[in-house]
Amino acid sequence: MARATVQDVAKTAGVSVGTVSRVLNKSPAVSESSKEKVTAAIRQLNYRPLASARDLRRDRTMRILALAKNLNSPIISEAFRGVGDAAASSGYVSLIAPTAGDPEREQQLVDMLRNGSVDGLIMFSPTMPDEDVDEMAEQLSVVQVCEIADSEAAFGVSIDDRQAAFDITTHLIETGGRRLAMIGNRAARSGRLREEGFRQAAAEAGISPDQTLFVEGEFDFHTGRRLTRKLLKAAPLPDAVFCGSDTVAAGCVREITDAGLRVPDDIAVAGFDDSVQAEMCVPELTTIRQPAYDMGRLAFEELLARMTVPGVHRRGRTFLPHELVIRDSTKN
Amino acid sequence: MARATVQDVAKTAGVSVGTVSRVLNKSPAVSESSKEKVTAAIRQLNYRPLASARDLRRDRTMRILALAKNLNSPIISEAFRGVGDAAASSGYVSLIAPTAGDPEREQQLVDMLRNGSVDGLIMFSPTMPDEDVDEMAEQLSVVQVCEIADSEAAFGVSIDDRQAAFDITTHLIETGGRRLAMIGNRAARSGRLREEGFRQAAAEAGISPDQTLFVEGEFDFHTGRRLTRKLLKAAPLPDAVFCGSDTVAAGCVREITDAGLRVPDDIAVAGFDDSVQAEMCVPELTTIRQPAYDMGRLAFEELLARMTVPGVHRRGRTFLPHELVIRDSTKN
DNA sequence: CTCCAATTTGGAATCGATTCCAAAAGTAGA
DNA sequence: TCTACTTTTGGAATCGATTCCAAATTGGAG
Repeated sequence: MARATVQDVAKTAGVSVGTVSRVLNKSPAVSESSKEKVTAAIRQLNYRPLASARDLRRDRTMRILALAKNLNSPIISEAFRGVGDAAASSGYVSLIAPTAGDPEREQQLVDMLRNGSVDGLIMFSPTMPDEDVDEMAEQLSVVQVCEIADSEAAFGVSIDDRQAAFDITTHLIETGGRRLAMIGNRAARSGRLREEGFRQAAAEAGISPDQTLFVEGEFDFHTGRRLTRKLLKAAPLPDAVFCGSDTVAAGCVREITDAGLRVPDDIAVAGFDDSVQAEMCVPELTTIRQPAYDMGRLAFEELLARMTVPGVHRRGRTFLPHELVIRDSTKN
Repeated sequence: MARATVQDVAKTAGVSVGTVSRVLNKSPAVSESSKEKVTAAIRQLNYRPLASARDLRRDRTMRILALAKNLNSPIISEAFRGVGDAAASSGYVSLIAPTAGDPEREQQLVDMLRNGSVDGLIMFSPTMPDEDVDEMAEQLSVVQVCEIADSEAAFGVSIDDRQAAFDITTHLIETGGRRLAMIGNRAARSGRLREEGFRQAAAEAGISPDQTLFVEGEFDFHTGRRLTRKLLKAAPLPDAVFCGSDTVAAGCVREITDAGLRVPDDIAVAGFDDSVQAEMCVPELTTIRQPAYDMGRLAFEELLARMTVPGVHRRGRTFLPHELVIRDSTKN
């Protein structure tokens, strides 16, 4: 038994395909009796309108796609929850796919927007160069969240990474930090901004960080440990470390503790993101909280405008407020 | 400038739509000169075949969808990586969407399979009742991973949760555990199996666990802490706790430590999943490693068979081997 | 140069749902 | 009962890519 079509439903219900379609789309111009007959036939045949046929005719899919490097970042999954809720309340289905930082896979997924498989795209961590993002944003419905490419045409929602890094570094200094270290990630756009904020805070306090106390790599636990081992070879030791993510900070704390030093007494540590790992860590991490859910919601709202309202749209970045969360990994 | 179609390309290249389509689909029956003209026209017009039109005609989308309760489980994101790699090498695009355990949202996403938005479905944690999964598997391309509904028609890949729980509980007993406690989750199918394994291991060792030493709830850090506080009110205290996930185990260890007790000397703790949290914990967690990546790959292979080979398919569950990883949270 | 086979091409039919237009049916007022 | 509406309906045209069939072209062999 092949799939039922509108034709089949029409025949079974004894009406025309037009009427069936009108029932499906809740057009008011259908008599009560026809509606009942059609509804019965639909149930009897277990009919579902074929998405591709409908999408072709309507020229839209009511689906959006989000792209992220990987899925298990708590910030991304929380932001995507915001996207999903906002999308659902506008009748859109939201899907997500990981790119693994692979430009080829990213391209393949971006093609889903180009070929009309989805109506809009949300990019969490573009791998492509800034110019490509810019060009895409010029003609297609794209919005960025968290990691944002420098682009004229594009729109992005994030916190002010530079300011947040500035704030938390300033906190480290105010609580006695002098030999400032940072574990960063220059490969990420937000990582570069956080480094800027770190340096700026140091500069304003009249501190010029020792070059050997800046190390960088991927933001995972083991990298955090490895890079901290590097920092612990410095002499004199750093007395405060700003880590670009909580996961890295957890690794940092662990390595310091294993070396027989105390956090924060000997070395203070700060994280970033306020993920659950900030609370799992001992001592719990001072960190920056991002309003990820709201960032997601806002991103979808803007995407919706781009998908439905023709013409020029909002450009540039919008910053949502972050929050410095002080816990036990820094002094007070 | 509206979107270009095959017609436009054909006109620009001075050939027929048939020829354009043949070039697009790499049919060998095209002369070199036509191919060049068409390729040039495609580039000039920046043409992309419209997905919905192609899908309609071909009656398939080359897309699959995975559903999970939430995305930030390390097991799920690792398994989905396996799905994605296997899918990519067969020319499929794989997407994922969180259901948040909401039956309505799950239904909406499952409808994407029913209405042909995707060719196949991978379910990580079905919210719907077992019968519904069964009925779906009977007629549609569906495969389950990790959390597996009890169903005749469906196929699922997972570890043997009961055996794994049996193994790790046995380890707890062999290292001196007598007052056995468990933090479980009866809401999850795998949670129920793990409980069975736990009880079976206890029974075989001649231990009948104190009923007050079984507590259950969601598998997150704070729940882990809360439930452990409950356990610590028991008298006498448990001397070994089997936790249904590493995250919960991390919360458990934390609460025990905060209470001034030592892990594993006073109370041994075991986790499940071997996620990164098992290593972040102090002491590091004894746990069960799941071959999540391979589970994902295998799931896709089976899904591919269902999508492409007509007829009856493999049924029931396939178990992949798990591994007991012994670390410092249990004695030795 | 002719004939037959192989290669290449054009174009119509097709996939299934939607929508527009014209026609039919229904309703009300006179 | 007839007219002037409004409501409801049927059915053809449409969306854009693919594919099949028949026609046209090419290439060799004789």
